[in-house]
Amino acid sequence: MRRNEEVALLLDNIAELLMLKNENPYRIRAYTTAAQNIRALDVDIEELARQGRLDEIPGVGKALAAKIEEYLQTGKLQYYEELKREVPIQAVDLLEVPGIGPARAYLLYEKLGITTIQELLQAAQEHKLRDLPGFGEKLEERIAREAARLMQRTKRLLLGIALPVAEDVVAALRGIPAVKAIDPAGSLRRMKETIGDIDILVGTDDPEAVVDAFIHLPIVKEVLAVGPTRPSILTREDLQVDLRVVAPDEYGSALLYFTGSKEHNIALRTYVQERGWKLSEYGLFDENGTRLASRTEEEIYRLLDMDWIPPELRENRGEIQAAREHRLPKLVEQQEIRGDLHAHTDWSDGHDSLERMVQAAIARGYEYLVISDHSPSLTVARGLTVERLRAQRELIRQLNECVAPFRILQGAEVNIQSDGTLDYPDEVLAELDVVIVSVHSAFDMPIERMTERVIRALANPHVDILGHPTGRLLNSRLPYEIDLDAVLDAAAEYGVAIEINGQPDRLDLPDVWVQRAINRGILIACTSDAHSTRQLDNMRWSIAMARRGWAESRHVLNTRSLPDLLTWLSRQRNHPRKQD
DNA sequence: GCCGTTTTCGGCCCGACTGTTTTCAGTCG
Repeated sequence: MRRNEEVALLLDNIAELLMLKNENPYRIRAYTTAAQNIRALDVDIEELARQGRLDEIPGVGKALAAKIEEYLQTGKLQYYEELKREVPIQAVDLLEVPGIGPARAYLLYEKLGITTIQELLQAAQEHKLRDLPGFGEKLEERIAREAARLMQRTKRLLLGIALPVAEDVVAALRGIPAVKAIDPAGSLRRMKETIGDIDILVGTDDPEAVVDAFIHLPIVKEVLAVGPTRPSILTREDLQVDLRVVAPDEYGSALLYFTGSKEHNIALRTYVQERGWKLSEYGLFDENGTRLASRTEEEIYRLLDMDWIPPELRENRGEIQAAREHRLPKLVEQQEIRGDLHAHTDWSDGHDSLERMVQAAIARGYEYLVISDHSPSLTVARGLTVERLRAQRELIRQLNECVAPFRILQGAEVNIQSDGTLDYPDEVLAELDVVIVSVHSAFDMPIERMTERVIRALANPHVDILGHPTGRLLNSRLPYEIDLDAVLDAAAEYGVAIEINGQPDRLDLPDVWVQRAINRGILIACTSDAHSTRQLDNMRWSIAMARRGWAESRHVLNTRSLPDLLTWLSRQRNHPRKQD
């Protein structure tokens, strides 16, 4: 399965180059939809190619099948190489500038040879743009402004940062009588790991009152726009929040539209169109233009004979088909979580004492908490020596007598050394209730070695959970090179659970891989990786990723009661796995 | 470039806004 993503990326790159060539937009879409469908594929594309079944992939016809086959066999695609010679690939950056789409990017490259945002800014400042056909003074000014802003690019907002801000705004406005309905929209409502803009939708008959309240909220540092339908503010933390104001009887169709994703909307509208109907942000209309529904999302989906689709699934990864066939997953919910499987204390690099972490877990209604401090080789985190680990075990034993029926389990987040061995000897691992293993060093390794390293660690019979499997840090560190498909195969074989780490800048395992993991029968461990009592609330982000990965309660290890969890943990020990 | 019980050709999501335009192309969400 390793090459599925590679092929999808190739098709996406071709689509971008075609955009720059100002190609037929439908031809371009053919490439992007094919790429998307390949990403959603649950089978190995090389296997399909071998069986001559590539054209069974939705959106892949004769032409694309031939191209994919050529690429898989030779590692190259002649057509792509030629395209790259015609259009410099870095010019796709121009498409990021608001106000510049395919046509203008193409024109800029053709007429002025511009391929970078730097060059674009310079040309705009030298007033070279205003004389191009279709350009003018105002557009030139806007491009200069946007290009300058992009040069000092702000990173994408983390879900864990953006959503609390949006929820503050929603809570503040919900108290206003004129507000009939209000929700975060866009990627925020879909709980994507990172967010572009904070968009909030309001249904009201009195836009002026809502806008007035909005721009006078205490969090407002600056008012950017005051229009009646789309006011916009900057918060004290310098986050932009846009409000979308619509009439209450159009709220459902507007919410559906503003929630997206774009791909979901397109697919949904295509399906609506096949029925001879029409769907827009103003409602669902029949062939005569009569409005059939618009007040709520539920009635719109219902009239289409579909189940209501949770926003986390609206990515056009098969959810429309599933909703039509009434086989959407019943997504896992926060209330179903019985305990946290990964938390640190001040014994290693946590901020709070073990006692306080336990109290905080109890306060959250949990039945159990796994204390999983670091192992010795992670010296920066004051990893526990075997002696300190045993001392901690004794403390946990004593505490357990006071907090019963709540249960503290002793775990450890054990480093996977660069050769795949673990940072405690087996007899020490055997004393622990839960063993999480993760990579914290030697990230820069060839993919084959990294893959072997992690798989070797999973083969250890004491291992229960693989922690943050890709090692990525959003906005700062790329995932390490690893064949995750092979790792998941090993996890499935050895019966190891996979973590979704809820730290807002990790969210690791990523959503698409969650789906692949559960399809292999692997259990998911939703964890907070808390380093303080407050961070136990990171559980929410972990669950969000699980939901985006189509996970139900039965797929998540810590929806199990304490006895069931203990059973699972002991069954692990009683079934020795093969050792290498 | 894909796709098909309205089609193997002629479609391909929808509506609004902006700025450049005498009727619309390009972009955006």
